[in-house]
Amino acid sequence: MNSKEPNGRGSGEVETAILEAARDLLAEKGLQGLSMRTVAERVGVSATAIYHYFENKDALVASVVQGGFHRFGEYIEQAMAPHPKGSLERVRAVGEAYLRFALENHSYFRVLFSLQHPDPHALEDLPEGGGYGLLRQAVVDAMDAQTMRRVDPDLMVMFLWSLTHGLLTISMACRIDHCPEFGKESVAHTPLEMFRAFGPLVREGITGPAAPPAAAEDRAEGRIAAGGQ
Amino acid sequence: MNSKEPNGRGSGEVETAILEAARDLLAEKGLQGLSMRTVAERVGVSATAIYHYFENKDALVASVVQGGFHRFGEYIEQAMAPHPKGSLERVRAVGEAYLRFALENHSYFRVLFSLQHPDPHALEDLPEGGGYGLLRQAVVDAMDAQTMRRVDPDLMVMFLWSLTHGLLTISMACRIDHCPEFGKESVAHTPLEMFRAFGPLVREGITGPAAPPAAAEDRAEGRIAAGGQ
DNA sequence: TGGGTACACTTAACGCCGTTAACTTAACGG
DNA sequence: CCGTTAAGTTAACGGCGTTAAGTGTACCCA
Repeated sequence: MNSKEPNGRGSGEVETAILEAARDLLAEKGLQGLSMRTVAERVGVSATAIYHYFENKDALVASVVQGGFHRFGEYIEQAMAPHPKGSLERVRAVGEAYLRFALENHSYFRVLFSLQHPDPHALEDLPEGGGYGLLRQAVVDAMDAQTMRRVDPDLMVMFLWSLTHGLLTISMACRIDHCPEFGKESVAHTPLEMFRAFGPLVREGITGPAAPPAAAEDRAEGRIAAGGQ
Repeated sequence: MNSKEPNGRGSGEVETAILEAARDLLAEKGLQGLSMRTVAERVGVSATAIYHYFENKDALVASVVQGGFHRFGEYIEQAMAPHPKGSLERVRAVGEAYLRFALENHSYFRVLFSLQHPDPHALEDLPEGGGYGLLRQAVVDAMDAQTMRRVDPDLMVMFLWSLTHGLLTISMACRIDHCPEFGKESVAHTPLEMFRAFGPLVREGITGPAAPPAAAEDRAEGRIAAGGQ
C-alpha cells in the first residue's frame, strides 16, 4: 500500500515529476518561464507542495541544473573516448562536445552561467563534476605524450576552457547569424565551425606556424626544456 | 519658466535622475535589486512616472547598459593609445582593458551578457560600439606590420575576444579564489594574472614556441602565403 | 482673457510572483 | 486507539511589472 498514493503515483514519483516539469519548462521558456505555480500545474499539485521537496525555487532550479550537468559529464566522456590518449584530437573533442552539448541544451547553460546569482554556489564545485577533470586529464596525457607544450596544466586547461566558453557565451548572447560582422566574408558561420577554424591559431599561436610539418619531430624533442613555463 | 519644474528640477533632469538611480541600483544590488518602485523612490517620483521616459523595465535597463558601454569604448581606446600601432602590445592592451573594465563595472557586464533575454537585441549591434571595431583595427594593423599571422581578421578577433570573454565570464561565475583548483600550485590567481600568463600560449600556440627569435625574420616572410586562412 | 491641448505626473488596480502559515487527510507504529 | 509524521491543501502577504484613468499645470492661439 506504500507504492501507490491517492493520486495514482508511486512513492517518490512526485519529486521526479516536479523535476521533469521544471526541466521541461526551463528548456521551453527559460528561467523566467519557470514559476512554482506553472511547475505545480504541470505536475497536478498545488504550488506549495513543491516546498515539501525543495527549499525554494533556487534549490529546485539548482537541482535541475545539477542533473543536466551529470548528463553533460557523460556526454563529454563519451565524446573523447574514441580518440587516443595523449592526442590533441582528444583535447579538441572535449571542447567540441562542450560546445555541442551547450548548444543543444542551451537552457541549462543559460541558467548555470547566468552570472546572475550574487553567490554562485552552483559553480563552486562544478569543475569537479562538470568535465574539468576530464579535460585536465586529457591535457596532462597530451603533455606526457609530448603532443602538447608542458606548462602548468591548470593554466592550459583554463586557456582552453576560456576560449571555448567564451566562444559559446558570445555566440549565445549575440546570435552569430544575426550579427552583421559574421557570415559575410568569413568562412566560419556557426560556433562549431568557428571552433574548428580556431585550430591552427590554438596549435601554432597568433604569430605564425611553428615550422614546416616536415620538421615536426625534432621540434617536439627540443621543446620541453624551453617551453616549460 | 521652462527650466524649472514644480519639484525643483530642470527640464530633462528627471530622465537622467532615473538613469542614474537605475545605474546605481544595478551596480549595488544587481538586476534583481532594480525594480521600478525602488528606482522611483530614489528619484522621488511614483513608479509609473518612469513609463513616461522608458517603455518598460527592459528599455530602462538597456539604456543604462548602453551608457555603460559608451564609457567602455572610451576606456578601451584610452588603454590602447600609448602602445604603437601594429604591435602585439596594443592588441594585448585591448584585452586587458576589457578585463579590467568588466571587473570594475561587473554589474553592467552581468546584465549585458546575462544570456537571459530570449531576444538579445542589446547585443546585435554591440560589436560596432563596444570595442569590436577597435580590436579589429588593432589586429589588422598588427597583420600589416607582420607582427601577427595573416588570417581572416574576423576570425582572429573572434579568437581573442572569445579567450578574453571566456576567462572573464568563468571568473565571474566561479570566483576563482573560491575554486579549490586555482591558487594552490598555480602561479596565476586573479583573472588579470591569468590573462598575462596566457601570453606565451596565445603567441606561440599550445604545441610549443615557434622558433628561436634569431630566425624570426625569414619566418615572417614565407608565412603569408601559407599562413593565410 | 479664455478654451483647448499636450505634458508630466499621480493614485488605484490587475494579475503574477515567491513564500509563509495554518489546516486537513491519510498512513503507520506502539 | 492514540500520537506522530508525511503529504498535501487553501488562504494570504508583500512585492513585482504594468495598465487605466484621473489631475494639475504650462503653453498656444483666437
